[in-house]
Amino acid sequence: MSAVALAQRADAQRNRRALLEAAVAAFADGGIDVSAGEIARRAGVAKGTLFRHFPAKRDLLSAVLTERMLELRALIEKVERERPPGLAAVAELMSRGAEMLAADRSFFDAAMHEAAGDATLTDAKLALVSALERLVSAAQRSGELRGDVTGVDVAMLMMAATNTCAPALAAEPALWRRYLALMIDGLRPGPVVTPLPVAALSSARMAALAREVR
Amino acid sequence: MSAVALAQRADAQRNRRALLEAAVAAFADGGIDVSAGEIARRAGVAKGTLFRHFPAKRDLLSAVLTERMLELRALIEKVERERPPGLAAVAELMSRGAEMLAADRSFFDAAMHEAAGDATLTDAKLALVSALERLVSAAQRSGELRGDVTGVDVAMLMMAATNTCAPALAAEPALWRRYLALMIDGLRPGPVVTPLPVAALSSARMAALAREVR
DNA sequence: GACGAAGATGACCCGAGGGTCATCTTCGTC
DNA sequence: GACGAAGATGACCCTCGGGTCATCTTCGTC
Repeated sequence: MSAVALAQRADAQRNRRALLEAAVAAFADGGIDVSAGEIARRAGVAKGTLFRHFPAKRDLLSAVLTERMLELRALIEKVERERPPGLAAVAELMSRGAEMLAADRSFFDAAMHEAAGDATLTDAKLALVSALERLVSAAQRSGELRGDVTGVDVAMLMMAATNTCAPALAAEPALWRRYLALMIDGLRPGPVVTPLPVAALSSARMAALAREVR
Repeated sequence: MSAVALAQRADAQRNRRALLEAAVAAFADGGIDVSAGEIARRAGVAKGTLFRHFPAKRDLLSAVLTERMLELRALIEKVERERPPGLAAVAELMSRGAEMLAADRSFFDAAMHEAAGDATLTDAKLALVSALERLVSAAQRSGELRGDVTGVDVAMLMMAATNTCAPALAAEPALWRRYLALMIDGLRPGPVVTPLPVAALSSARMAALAREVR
């Protein structure tokens, strides 16, 4: 490799990959608050190496979260292809998506994570929400889903079910399924108790939602 | 005051009250993570004084949270007295309760807060849930509330709505109302999309749910 | 195989936050 | 008003976690 100057040395590539893998596992286990030292330890490198590859901890987090967003988006598209549009398709997506959220303690934080300056993550979020929006619209045209909900709503409900149950995860790992089922029943069309007050967040607002990362 | 030895000096009583008031405000604004120094500063006393009155930060938190639990319980009982049993009563309770949760960033953490060793807080939680359970049963007997939900479920849904919207609180302070309305619609009786999987937490399990406090 | 540059290392810095304690202050009493 | 005890104070300790950097190691090349 001589032309254009080689991009990265072999050991650097190896370490970068190890760091990303370790970060995926560490964030899944410990949420957004795992220490940089812990991630480096898991990857088998020194802390300085971590900060050489990712100038700040949140850069590493963004990289991991972007992966997850793409994964979830792929899931939506799979459901779109394999299921006829309708409430069942939305319910399946919610169930599978919530499963991903429950399996990764940092994933909930993803939606709220500081995205300013990280265009890749924001783009991944927007693409995800727009895929969701398609799924939701199709279900609404089928008449099986109430007309006043949006894709952002569906995302919020998935997060609501898993996050609220997070403290009980150890004791009752599948508890979120109970609340997700309850919420899905709220999505049926028909007479409602009260019309929805307050508009849903736009996808752009949703993507811009920020949360402090230490 | 001579008999039985006086309980506390006047200045100590004053400081204790100031600390509790400051803690209420600080926890409401900043959630469970406000520093002990910040609370002391707000109360106009030194850090050492705080730790004289409350050996650890979580003791102060427990004291504040116990207050809040009693407040919410009083609210339930008020609704029970003033409204006929039914879905509307449950919905009103949920709305007013969620309002309390949204106004106090530490309140959500309350349900999850380490209660081991703090019998007062646990008792307050249990009393609250049992009042909720009564309200729910009455609504179910009226036929307006699906039969497979419990008081703990209602509490979880209030938390789900407010907590998930917490990151958007600044931008859209009433967003939780949208999701609460959606969830309340899930409580209507009638054909469900899927029967509820997984049993609800018992009130004892709920009361025992723990969360690390630094 | 020797050289230079890219990369790795870990001791170190810094700030934050919970908690402690020797010392000083204030309250209540006689 | 003086005395003792309860209380207040804030400097201090310790740990933890993000981030830095001088120094050493390894890779790729000629």
